[in-house]
Amino acid sequence: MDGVFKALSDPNRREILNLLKKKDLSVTEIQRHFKITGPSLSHHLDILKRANLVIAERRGQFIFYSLNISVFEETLKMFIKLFSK
Amino acid sequence: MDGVFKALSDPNRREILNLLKKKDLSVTEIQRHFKITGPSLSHHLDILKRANLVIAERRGQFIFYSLNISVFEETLKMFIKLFSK
DNA sequence: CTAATATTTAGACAGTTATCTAAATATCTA
DNA sequence: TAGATATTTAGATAACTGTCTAAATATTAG
Repeated sequence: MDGVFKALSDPNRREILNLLKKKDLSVTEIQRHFKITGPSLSHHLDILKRANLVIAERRGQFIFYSLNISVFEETLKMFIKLFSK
Repeated sequence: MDGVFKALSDPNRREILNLLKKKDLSVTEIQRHFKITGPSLSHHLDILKRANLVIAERRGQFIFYSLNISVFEETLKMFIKLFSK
């Protein structure tokens, strides 16, 4: 679970998750919302992927990213547990 | 809110929060559970303090740390919002 | 097949973080 | 007050992170 908190500790990555709430997006589409380069974005997506917070899936020409809701639920439970006595 | 996720991204700090769930503890008492030096622990406590996740209060000879529940609630809300469409 | 577009990988670099030792500050006890 | 205990501050260092440019890989279109 370490990776999840690490992944959430960067504002760009939280914003990516926020964008993906509305709908799945390709890297290029995500990129429009940021001023960082492609490789930097790719790096952030990799961290989110490894934390299992997002899922990447190629659809023809593009790779679409989407939220991994099930991991969110687990993380939420973990988070609540972290504070409840 | 950036500081909260950063604070939570370290396993030692999460363990400190976990210890404080049971009861308030002095630095020396917290230290018993870790193999890091005093200054390192002090550094972690400072980060938790600045994220408002804990409160420090001197009681005579010792400084006791306790969970700041209200900030936990805010953070939990933020966390849920981060994922709910 | 070649060129164009989409995305990732490799390698470098500056800034941040976790850790340490040594020293400073604060409080208590004798 | 002097010495012991509790905690923090200062300064150093190695590892990690976010960013970049250049190059590699994958897919589509002509």
